[in-house]
Amino acid sequence: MTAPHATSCPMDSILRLLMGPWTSYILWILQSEGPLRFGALKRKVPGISAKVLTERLRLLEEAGVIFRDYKPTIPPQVTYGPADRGKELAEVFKTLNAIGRRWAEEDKMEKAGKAA
Amino acid sequence: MTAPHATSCPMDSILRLLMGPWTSYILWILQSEGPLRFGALKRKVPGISAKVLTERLRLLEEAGVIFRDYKPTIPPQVTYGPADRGKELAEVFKTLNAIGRRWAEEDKMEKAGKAA
DNA sequence: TAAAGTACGTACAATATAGTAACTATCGAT
DNA sequence: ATCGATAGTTACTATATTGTACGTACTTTA
Repeated sequence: MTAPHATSCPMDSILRLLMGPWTSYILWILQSEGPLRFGALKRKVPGISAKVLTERLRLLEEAGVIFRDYKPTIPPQVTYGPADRGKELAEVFKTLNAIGRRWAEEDKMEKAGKAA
Repeated sequence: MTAPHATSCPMDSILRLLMGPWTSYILWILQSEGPLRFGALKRKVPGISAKVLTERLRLLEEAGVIFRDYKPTIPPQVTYGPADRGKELAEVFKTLNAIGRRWAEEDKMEKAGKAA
């Protein structure tokens, strides 16, 4: 009874997956830079902690958005990259990026106009 | 230095706007059911509190995703509905919904297969 | 006089999330 | 023998967000 905000809408589960801090950025990097090892990925996301990065990667993997390739060498090598579902999302990301960029432009224009 | 997760990617601001509990559902309702008054909208989102609904509506309005029409009658009538930017997002929502639905289907199939 | 409805705002508590730091195992190098 | 690297995990703390309950201003209804 704590968090009943059931939405019964499939989009919501995707948004909920992507929403936390870092998440979309992580996915964006994996999509644009291809498969990366944990340490390399962490270095690409400055400021993130290992804990949160692990957590996010687990969620994304569970959702089938990224793959995880674990090689039990010593030291272990774990590589992450976009899976099929991640590539599907990439399309939506592109659209959202375009929209976001345009909105930012519009906001800037409007502000400039107001300043007159 | 508390939350530095700067992403420098325009999509992120949109995701951050939509991500809280209820938010996408509210927008979805306004898109599919057209303009609604505060009370009517609240009844469509069972479980949400007036406080959070107000907060979400303010954010969406500030982003230009919905409009707010205030009529200072007694009692006041405040109507919310999708604005131009909201209609833009509707396209993305449709795509995300389709993807989400398909993923749910696939997951169900896979689970059924595993049960054998 | 009191209750109820509208559209909120505010204060406070509860909860969820994120951050920090230290710890794990193993090996090679120093 | 200790350090450092890899890829985390665990415990604990700090912060942010949510939820709950009540207050507001005004009018109508009982």
